[in-house]
Amino acid sequence: MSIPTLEEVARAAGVSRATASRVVNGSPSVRVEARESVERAVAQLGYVPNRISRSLVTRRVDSIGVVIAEPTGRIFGDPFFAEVLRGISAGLAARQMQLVLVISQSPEEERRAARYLTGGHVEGVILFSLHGDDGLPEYLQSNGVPVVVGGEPPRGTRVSYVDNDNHGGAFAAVKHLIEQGRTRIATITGPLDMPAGVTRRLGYHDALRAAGRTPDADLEESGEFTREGGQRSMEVLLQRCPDIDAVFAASDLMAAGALSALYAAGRRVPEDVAVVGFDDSIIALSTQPALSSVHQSMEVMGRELVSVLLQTVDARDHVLRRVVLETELIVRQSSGGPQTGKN
Amino acid sequence: MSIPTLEEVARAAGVSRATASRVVNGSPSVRVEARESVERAVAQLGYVPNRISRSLVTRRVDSIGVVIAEPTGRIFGDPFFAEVLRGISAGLAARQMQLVLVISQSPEEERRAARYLTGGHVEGVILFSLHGDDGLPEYLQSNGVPVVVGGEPPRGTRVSYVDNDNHGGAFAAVKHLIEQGRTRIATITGPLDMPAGVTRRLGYHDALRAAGRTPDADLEESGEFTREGGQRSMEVLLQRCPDIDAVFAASDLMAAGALSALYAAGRRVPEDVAVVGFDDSIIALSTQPALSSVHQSMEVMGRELVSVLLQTVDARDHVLRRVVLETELIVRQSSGGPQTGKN
DNA sequence: CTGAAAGCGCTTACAG
DNA sequence: CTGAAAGCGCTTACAG
Repeated sequence: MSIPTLEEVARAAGVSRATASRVVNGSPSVRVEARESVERAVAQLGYVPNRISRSLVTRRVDSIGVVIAEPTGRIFGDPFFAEVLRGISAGLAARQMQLVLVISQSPEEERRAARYLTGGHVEGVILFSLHGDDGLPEYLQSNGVPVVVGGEPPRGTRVSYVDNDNHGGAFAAVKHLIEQGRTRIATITGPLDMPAGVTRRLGYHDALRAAGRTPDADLEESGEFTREGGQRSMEVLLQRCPDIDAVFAASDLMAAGALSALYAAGRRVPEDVAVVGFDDSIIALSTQPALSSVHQSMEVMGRELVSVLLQTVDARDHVLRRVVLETELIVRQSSGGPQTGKN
Repeated sequence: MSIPTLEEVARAAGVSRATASRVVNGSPSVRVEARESVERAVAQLGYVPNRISRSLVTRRVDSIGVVIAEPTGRIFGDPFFAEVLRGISAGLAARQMQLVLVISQSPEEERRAARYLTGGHVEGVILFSLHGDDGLPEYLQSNGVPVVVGGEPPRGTRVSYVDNDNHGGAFAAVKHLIEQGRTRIATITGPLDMPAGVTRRLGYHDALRAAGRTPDADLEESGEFTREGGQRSMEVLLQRCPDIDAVFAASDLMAAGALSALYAAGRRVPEDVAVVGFDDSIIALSTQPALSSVHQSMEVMGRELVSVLLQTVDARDHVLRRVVLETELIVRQSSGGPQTGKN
């Protein structure tokens, strides 16, 4: 009735606890008879090892934590996160580790989460979409918890990370719009307290400057990485500068919102206004017209994050590891690509 | 450098490990001097209790698992889940427990998750959107893990659950459409291997029968609870029965998809076809026109799930607990409600 | 109010 | 190949 322990398995199998443990952990140095006897007892009693106890002695735990520093609304609205989680999960599979997603939506819940993560429950943690001065990575590290950040960490934070080439991607997108002959290129930025928001905006600026143009603050609006934000920003931009003929949105979700606003305003895409997004998520293929976008594989990022984290865990060192993944511009119909936008 | 233990705190504070433990756990029976000395040591050493060790002796753990039995794509596409998670998190706050979301996307990952959940990491688990013959609830229970299911569990599964009144909600929706004078009322069902899908369909049938009508299989199509599924189903229904003048979709997301299909087919909503959804999620307010929908509070469901789970955990009994939450039809523009659909 | 001691369920040198 | 024993970091009767 109650949950069986190794002790009981050993007794039922007529061996010592040590031998039972060896069998359960697949040690090769156990006689067949003993092994089979233990296996029979395990099956009969329905024994499941208590990982908590095991952790205490092995000082290893079979899971890693993933923290996404966003209100659940955004986490669950953006396909970005689903993709990255898929990648992390795939990367973990080979190591038989469990992904544990920790959600916190208020300062109090954040403290609870911090306590959980430093309490020995996870081997290390992957942090996502950090804002401004989030102290979590430093707190965790100072408590001996290995940390890797997905995306560029806030300035001045000494922490390993895996990032996409946000600058290069934004640069390529805007360069493409310039080459299409567009002259009034606006941008809908991400939140400027997030490095990804800042860096993509910088790529936009640098591409303009590289073509001998001067960035114009009137052509910029922040869309908070949400669909609604993108739509609102586009409305504001059209109001302020009716002559806009192109827009670079720092995420696909915002680009989708911008498309709605352009449609509502009677502008044709791409004839009147060309649009390029960022992420190249499934959204890019479901918009009308299909969305040109900067491709980045969040699934690959997930795998890399796991790889970097486990390297750090295994090495037990304090080496800072950085990985920057390439991005690539995919041109579709929304910026003048062919009608039947096969990727 | 290395992580300090209670032992070291005790030594630094000049007390026994027992006293240090009492202070850390807020026991009242400790002299002030001792307390302050320990608190100083804790602060100075940066001591964080190892919850794993604590769990081993208290036989309690500070987290509960939440399993959503869906591919991440769907989890992250439907606001439904975000809401319910918010409710669970809120319900947990009072108990200082951590929500741990366990994601599995393949049979292998499912086995890993099952091992994790039975390994002593969680106090109990909340299971979501179970399909057909999922054996997880029974497996967990037989391994001593308290379980509560969100939504109606598969037939024949003896497990506690919290459900919404799916039948009553669907019945009210269809009754409303009949009262609006609609004569060819179609339905886009959820997956029929999920109880919620089956029960909402039954509510649709029963409302028709209560009005003396006979359900017509040609007017039913399954939409898999996704936006795309809803759109596709609506297209099929229109093709098959061009005279449809109303549709009850078993989720808002599917209703939104249906709206797109109706729009593309040139049907006016509600003039030509009235539409009612189910969930009353944020989607219902963001569609054009605003969507009539059966309201259910997923946040309340989340809180109830926590409450039922913790009751079971505290009681350590095998009592089956069931809670059914009311649903309420909210009439908006898509089925003839007022233009400026407040609420 | 406080400490010595037992014990939670497991793994792993160590000796045989 | 196997078992007795120590120990992981903590809590908690128990005795004082």
